[in-house]
Amino acid sequence: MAKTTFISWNVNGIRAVEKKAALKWIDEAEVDFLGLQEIKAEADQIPESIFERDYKFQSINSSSKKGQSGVALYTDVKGLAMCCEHVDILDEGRINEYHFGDIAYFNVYFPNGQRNEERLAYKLAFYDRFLAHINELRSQGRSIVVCGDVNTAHRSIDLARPKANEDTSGFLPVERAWMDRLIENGYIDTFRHVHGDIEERYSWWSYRAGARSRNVGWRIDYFFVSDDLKGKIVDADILDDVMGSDHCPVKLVLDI
Amino acid sequence: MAKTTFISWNVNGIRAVEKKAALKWIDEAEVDFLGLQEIKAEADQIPESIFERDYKFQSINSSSKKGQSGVALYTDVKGLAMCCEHVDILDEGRINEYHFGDIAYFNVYFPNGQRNEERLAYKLAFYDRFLAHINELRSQGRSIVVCGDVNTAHRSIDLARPKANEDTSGFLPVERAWMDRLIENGYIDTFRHVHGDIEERYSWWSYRAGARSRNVGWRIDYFFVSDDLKGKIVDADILDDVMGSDHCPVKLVLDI
DNA sequence: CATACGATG
DNA sequence: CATCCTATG
Repeated sequence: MAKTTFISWNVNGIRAVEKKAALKWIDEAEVDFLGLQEIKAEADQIPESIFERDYKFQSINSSSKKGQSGVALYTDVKGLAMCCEHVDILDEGRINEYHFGDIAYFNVYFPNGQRNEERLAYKLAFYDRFLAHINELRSQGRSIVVCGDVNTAHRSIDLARPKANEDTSGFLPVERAWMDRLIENGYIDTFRHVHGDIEERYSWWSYRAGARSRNVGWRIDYFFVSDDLKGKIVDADILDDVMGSDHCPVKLVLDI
Repeated sequence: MAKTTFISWNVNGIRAVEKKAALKWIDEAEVDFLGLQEIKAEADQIPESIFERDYKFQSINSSSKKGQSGVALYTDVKGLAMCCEHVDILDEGRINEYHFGDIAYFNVYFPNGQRNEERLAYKLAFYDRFLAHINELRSQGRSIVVCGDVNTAHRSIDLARPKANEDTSGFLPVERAWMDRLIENGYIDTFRHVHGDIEERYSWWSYRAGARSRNVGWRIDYFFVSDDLKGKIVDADILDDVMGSDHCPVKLVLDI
């Protein structure tokens, strides 16, 4: 396959993005794997041709709660779409798991923990279940690619206002500790791998108070790969010129 | 006072209408009494200056249910705003009652009966209570002016599709019978008084299927006056060129 | 079809 | 601030 391009984007409503014609750039981007989060729609609510091109395979995982979360995976690479119910135990439409070749590819919308303590606990338990799951697959010899909205900024350089958000879910020590653990378990934050400690690169901005124009943002959208894929990382980037959502897309190119 | 202009308009959300700048025409229209229905807002949710001019007196009656119904009255004529709780017993923000001179003026958003049988029964009971109330005032020697969204087309010429709507609340025999009774009780449908049996003049069109552009509408917004005011009717009209709501305004000019 | 709400982020 | 929900019309 050689160079393989992955895109991950939290669209905050696929129908809204479609109306804004904000998906057009994907048609020209030569994307091999497209993972969308927060589609906020059932499969039959997604407009017919949101893309000019037709992807041969698609996997839509909608939430049991209408109009909330939901993820969608589009690709031309034949593979096996798995359900991942033992991680997404509330059936909130948070995971596409797709196996192709030796790779298990995950498109994930991790829970937001800001609503209350219960949701924070759910997020942390989800984190744990997810890590156990990919570790299990890895122990079986699979390589892992994970993209999505992790809903946590890892380090101080991953958000514009670290001090002000030390008590905010999304930058809590306990959440950041899980990301440390993810990395200790052998998963690479591909953006940091390529760009080192570059600052002021974010993937989400609040709609409020013109945060995006002032670049008061957070880097909460990631591509992680298992370290056996380290030598295959060609590029990783944040596409912060793409508008249409409160998140921008992130990108990974692997030579596989 | 001489010529006195009354305007009645179901705005279907005063904030939406304000955003569309669809209230500007009122500033130039020299309106003495303005009655709005379905404002769908609390008093403090109504933008500061929806009109260029300031009315000296205003009376806002919002529903106990947020974002539903609600009526507003604007005038420079000093009078007495009454609450009319014994008619609007569910506190749905349906009536402005305003006494000035010998006149009791009512701005009313009559209930819609389409939701279910219970609401239809409520509408009919509201009709009865309202008629009893104005009859009582009349027996005390007051003249009556009633404007608003009656939510019923009186006769076949008052809607584009009478046959198709014989079983639809808004044109049911029992609803039409109440309007007959209103007239028998000595209240004049001022539009008919001025224009006779003119056809295809409506004040409401469904938003669906381009009904307004095809003039598939209903005349459900009225000005009634007690027959002692008959000789004072100067004009009555339907302002169907005013856009901004699914209803258009209706107008009455009295020489009082 | 359109305007409100409330939940969620 | 924005997207989606449901209720209401």
